[in-house]
Amino acid sequence: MVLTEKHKELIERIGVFHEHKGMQPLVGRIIGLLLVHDEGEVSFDEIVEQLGVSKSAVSNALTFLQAKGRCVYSTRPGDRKRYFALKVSDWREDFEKELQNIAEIQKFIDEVLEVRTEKNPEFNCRMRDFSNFLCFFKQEIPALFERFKKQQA
Amino acid sequence: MVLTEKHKELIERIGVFHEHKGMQPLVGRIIGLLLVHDEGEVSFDEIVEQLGVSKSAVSNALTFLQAKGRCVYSTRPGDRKRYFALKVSDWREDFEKELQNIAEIQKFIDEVLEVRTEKNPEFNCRMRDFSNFLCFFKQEIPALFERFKKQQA
DNA sequence: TTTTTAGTTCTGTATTTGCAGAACTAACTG
DNA sequence: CAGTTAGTTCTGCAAATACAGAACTAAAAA
Repeated sequence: MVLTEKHKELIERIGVFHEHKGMQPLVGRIIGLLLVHDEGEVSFDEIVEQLGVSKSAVSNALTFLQAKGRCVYSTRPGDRKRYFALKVSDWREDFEKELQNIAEIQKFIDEVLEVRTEKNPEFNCRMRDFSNFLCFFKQEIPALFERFKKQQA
Repeated sequence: MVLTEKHKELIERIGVFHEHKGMQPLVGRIIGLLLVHDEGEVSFDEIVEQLGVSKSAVSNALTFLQAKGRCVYSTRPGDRKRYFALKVSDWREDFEKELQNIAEIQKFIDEVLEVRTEKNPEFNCRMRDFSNFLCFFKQEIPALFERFKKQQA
């Protein structure tokens, strides 16, 4: 597949978006490439060529993506190459994980509330509010997906 | 205020939690200190002493936190020191921003769908599903806060 | 068996990060 | 005014990051 300037520019922007989420630059750009690529499946070699980086860098980045469960490869009969693809099918689980992750802060809030004295009751009160909200939020997540399903039908 | 081992250990864990979110180490630990500190307000000097870091590092970290709107300082009559505190009052807005931020990926998904051909219809279909969900999700956020408010009353 | 292919692992390095320390600024104090 | 206080900005460096290139491995092909 030949990438246009528009493709390349979009890949770069998707790359920096993921960099801001803490991933290393190449990992983000590989996600971009796998998203934009027509076939959805891209060989190791093509990743190296399209992004103009070394094999070692691609190898490490793909190992990382597979470890994170964001990427898989398949093979084809009579072809030794690996074709890498994003696990787009898992977007529900992935998104749910992200939501659970931002709610992780609740654990810390609760620990903080345990060690705090009553010197600043207003502060403590707001923290308790926040903790209660996070608890409520976590409970609401499954219902959110349910409502989406209904709305789709 | 004297910090116990438990306080210090909690501050460190809150620190690494924020590091994983992309912040620099000291910024995370300052958030930890401001959370566990009894008064809620901590002077510049005390931050330097409690965390055992340089004034310059603290200055830069606090400038960052203030720019991000996560921290403010107040002053006291006849006292030139600045007392720094987290904006705990803003937790609703902050949390909403975080939710909007993870939904940001929708923009990219939509741009991706525009440049993709129909070579892999299943991939495109799943991406459209995800985009629709993200759209639905964004709409649901205000209602989420509303339901929490009602449930509280 | 030797050679090729496909990818991994190791080694080195340019760049970036995160902070320390010193110099500096601005405002207050004596 | 000179000296002190509170914090900022500048300079430099040690450590971590992100990658290139080369050496290596394992399996298939010739």
